[in-house]
Amino acid sequence: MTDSLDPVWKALSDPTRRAILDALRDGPRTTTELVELFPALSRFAVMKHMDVLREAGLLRTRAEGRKRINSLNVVPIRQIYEHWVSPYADLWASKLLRLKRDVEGTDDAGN
Amino acid sequence: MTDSLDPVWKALSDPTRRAILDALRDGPRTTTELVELFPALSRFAVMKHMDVLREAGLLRTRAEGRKRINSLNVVPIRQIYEHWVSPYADLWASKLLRLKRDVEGTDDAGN
DNA sequence: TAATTACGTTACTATTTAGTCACCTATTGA
DNA sequence: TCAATAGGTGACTAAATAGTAACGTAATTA
Repeated sequence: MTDSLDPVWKALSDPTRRAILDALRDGPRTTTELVELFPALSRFAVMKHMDVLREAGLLRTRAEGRKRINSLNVVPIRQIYEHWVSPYADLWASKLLRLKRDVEGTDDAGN
Repeated sequence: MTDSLDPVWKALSDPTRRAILDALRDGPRTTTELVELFPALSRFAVMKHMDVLREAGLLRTRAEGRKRINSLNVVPIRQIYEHWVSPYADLWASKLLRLKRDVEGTDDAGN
């Protein structure tokens, strides 16, 4: 089990960082725009969160003069899906199937 | 954006806990069996991780005499998928579509 | 040109988390 | 019955993390 996704998992574990990513779903934003989404936090705190996202590969930042335009990179989330959610979703589906069988009493001998 | 999934995200942020869940994909295991998967950790450390998973709803434990049988609950993972991965996967698909358009120069005026 | 705006970095603090230890209860098997 | 087994909890420590403050650079605007 490869764990190069660990930084992604860690990045997604924080609600502020998830909110940042959610905001970026609608399109790129400047750093200031993201900072303003969290009036309860200082800009340094928000930027620190952005650093974590950037290091996890979830955020891309390009300079436009003195502005920084930040955009979402969905590839790591796709990887999370492929390596984690999809196998478990399969399990969920097969669990459902087994539950259906149990209810209907089709597979009573094997259990 | 509901964030009752925060404990789930936090639980999944740790590689040991992900490994525990991965082990449980093959079927329920006793606490000792899970502890033995991590010889570098004490049993208290492993059990503490299991506590986090249990509180996040990812792990179910039932008593069987002095044994504890632990099994995986895939529902929170399904919820992660529904609330987080699926919307982003949609975005990923539409990003691909837009990229394809850009490459083929079909939508040059709108950009 | 100088002031304002946009953002970066380092050092520090407080809180949270991961891990260990000491002590314990409950169940099973000899 | 008693020893061994299976597991639990609270207290403690060290490391990681979330947040703030101080100081700074670079670009834009008046």
